[in-house]
Amino acid sequence: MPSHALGFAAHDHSSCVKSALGTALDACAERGVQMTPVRKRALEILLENHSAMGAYDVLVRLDAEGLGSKPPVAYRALSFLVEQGFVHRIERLNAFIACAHPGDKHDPAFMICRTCGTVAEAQISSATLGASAAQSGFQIEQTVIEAQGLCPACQPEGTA
Amino acid sequence: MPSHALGFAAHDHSSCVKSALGTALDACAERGVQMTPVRKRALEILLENHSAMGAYDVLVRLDAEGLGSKPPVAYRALSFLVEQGFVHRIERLNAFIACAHPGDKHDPAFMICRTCGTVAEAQISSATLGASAAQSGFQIEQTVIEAQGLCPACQPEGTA
DNA sequence: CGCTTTCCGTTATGTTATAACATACACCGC
DNA sequence: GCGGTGTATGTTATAACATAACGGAAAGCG
Repeated sequence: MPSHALGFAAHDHSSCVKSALGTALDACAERGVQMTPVRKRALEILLENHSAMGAYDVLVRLDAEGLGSKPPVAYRALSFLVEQGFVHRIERLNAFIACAHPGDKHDPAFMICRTCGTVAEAQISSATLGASAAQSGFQIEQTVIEAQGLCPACQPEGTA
Repeated sequence: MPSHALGFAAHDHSSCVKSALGTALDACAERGVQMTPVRKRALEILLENHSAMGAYDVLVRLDAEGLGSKPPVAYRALSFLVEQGFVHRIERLNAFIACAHPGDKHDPAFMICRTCGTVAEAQISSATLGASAAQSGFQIEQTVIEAQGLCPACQPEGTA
């Protein structure tokens, strides 16, 4: 069971699932979009698993609960969740992960451990990127920032 | 024909191909690695095309020249070129692009136009990312920084 | 009721990527 | 030359990721 994805630190897991789910539900009501059973369950699966999961991994779980067995079911639900900002897509892994702090829409940044695969969402401002873009006249709409390396737990002793 | 990928600015194309190829050849000699025909041609294809290409796009070109028709041929050549820093992989596009300034190994950053698909390599320091990582004890080995948006040419009039 | 919108179910296929195994060739010490 | 070693290539097969396209169900509304 994954246990240390959020900033590589231990935390109260069952409560964070409920809280994130509540935030998502509220946001849906506010925005007038529907949190359907498939979408809700997909989000719960990602929240419970608490690590990056491939679309097909999510699909297997949905299928086991009778919520759909074909790829489009998973991709549609995940697309919705990403659009709403409840889930982020990790390009490097072709995978998805529940947002560590939903509610405010934001461009996420991630740290991905190459040994254990744990993914932590970082708080970061892409100011430097913005400056570079402005210089060339490029208008940024979205950013993908993903660092790879070793998480504290996977570093050789005495290196952290 | 792609024409404005390097910083979204026009430039002397045929000379930059030769120069980049020369730099790569020198680097291989210096590092004691082999720039074989397939690898060299794959690099040339990317340099000539001067925009992001999928592995299979490269493969089609290689195949047309009798240099190999099966996926692993392209993927091996591209892996080598990426390892050596002559080519970068664009995660967001599942594609590859020749490095805009080979010779010095570096973590690249990209600006990707969602309209025309043009990709520009940016000069950027990932200092902010490093700071955030250090705080959590994460040891960065590599970074992926990719911004999406509109290049100058694709922006509505008067917006740039 | 008829119409529209949104979501879901399914078929089929497209796209990207790699595992695994076999072959070729250069280099080197003997 | 011969055999070992290392690197690169050739090939088969398949894994893994993703979407187009179409039909049907359910909700909201005039």
